[in-house]
Amino acid sequence: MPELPEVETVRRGLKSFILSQKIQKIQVLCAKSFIGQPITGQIQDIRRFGKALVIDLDNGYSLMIHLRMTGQLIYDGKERYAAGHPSENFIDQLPNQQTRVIIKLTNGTLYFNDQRKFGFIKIIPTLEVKQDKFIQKLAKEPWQMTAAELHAKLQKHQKSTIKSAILDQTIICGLGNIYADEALYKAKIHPARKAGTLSPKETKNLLTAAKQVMEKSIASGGSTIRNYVKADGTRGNYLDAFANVYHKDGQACTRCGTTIVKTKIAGRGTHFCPKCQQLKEVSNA
DNA sequence: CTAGGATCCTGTCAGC
DNA sequence: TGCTGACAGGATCCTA
Repeated sequence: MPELPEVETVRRGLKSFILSQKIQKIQVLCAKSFIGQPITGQIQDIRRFGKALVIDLDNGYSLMIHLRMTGQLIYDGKERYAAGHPSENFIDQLPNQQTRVIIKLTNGTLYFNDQRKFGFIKIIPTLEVKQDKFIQKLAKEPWQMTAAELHAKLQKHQKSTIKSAILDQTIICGLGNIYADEALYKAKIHPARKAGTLSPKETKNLLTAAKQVMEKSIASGGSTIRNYVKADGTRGNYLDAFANVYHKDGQACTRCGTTIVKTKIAGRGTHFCPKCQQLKEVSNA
């Protein structure tokens, strides 16, 4: 579920609550959700690599966390901070049916919830974080990448759709299903276009759009389908307020009024405006 | 090498 | 109501 903006929101929030606290005990409720041996140690830093979080301890080890589709991290201390998969009912009571790992800290408790068990926490030596198989393969994030670089990469994917290409974290890092649809809409590119057919200008527009939609989301605390409670009690509402196509099928395009449609591309639900995002070049000079 | 589909797992919702 | 299939904000593995 969480894409780059949500994971960044989790990182910033957690950092403000748990930095320099000590992990006193890790309780694993679901073996599949935890790789390695539970450890203790003081939290030195919280970093993000694409959609993965890394919590560094003072003993040379780190916790690598990937929330995948339905993971949540909830800190319960003097205040409660919850971010990740947006399902309020999961965080009313802690622990609950979806709680997979419980991390006891000096001044509170960190819960790792994950309905579908796709996510995980993995213990690895801090020095080996960058050699991790997943992290090592990640492409640059949109802010570090030039349009020329992206264009060159897309040339290698002549048969793949652009939607599929930008979901590939080894091509460009950070986009997920929501921001892929939103970025393509903003750049006026049909999701089924072949990745290798984008012009340099279209590629540049897409890269800019990707940065913009994610920046906007980070600024508002990450998106949510329903809502979730943040540290200060406010609720994330990115989708309601800012999404133009995601989960907007049947509604009017805010640019042209055409009805937004939903199809399946790259095995994923895909939303777009059939008028703003045409498959063929518009042939009116 | 790329590309598409199945797969991991649990829960929810639309449609019979 | 009760069942059934489709689907879900991700990534990997398997196959061609």
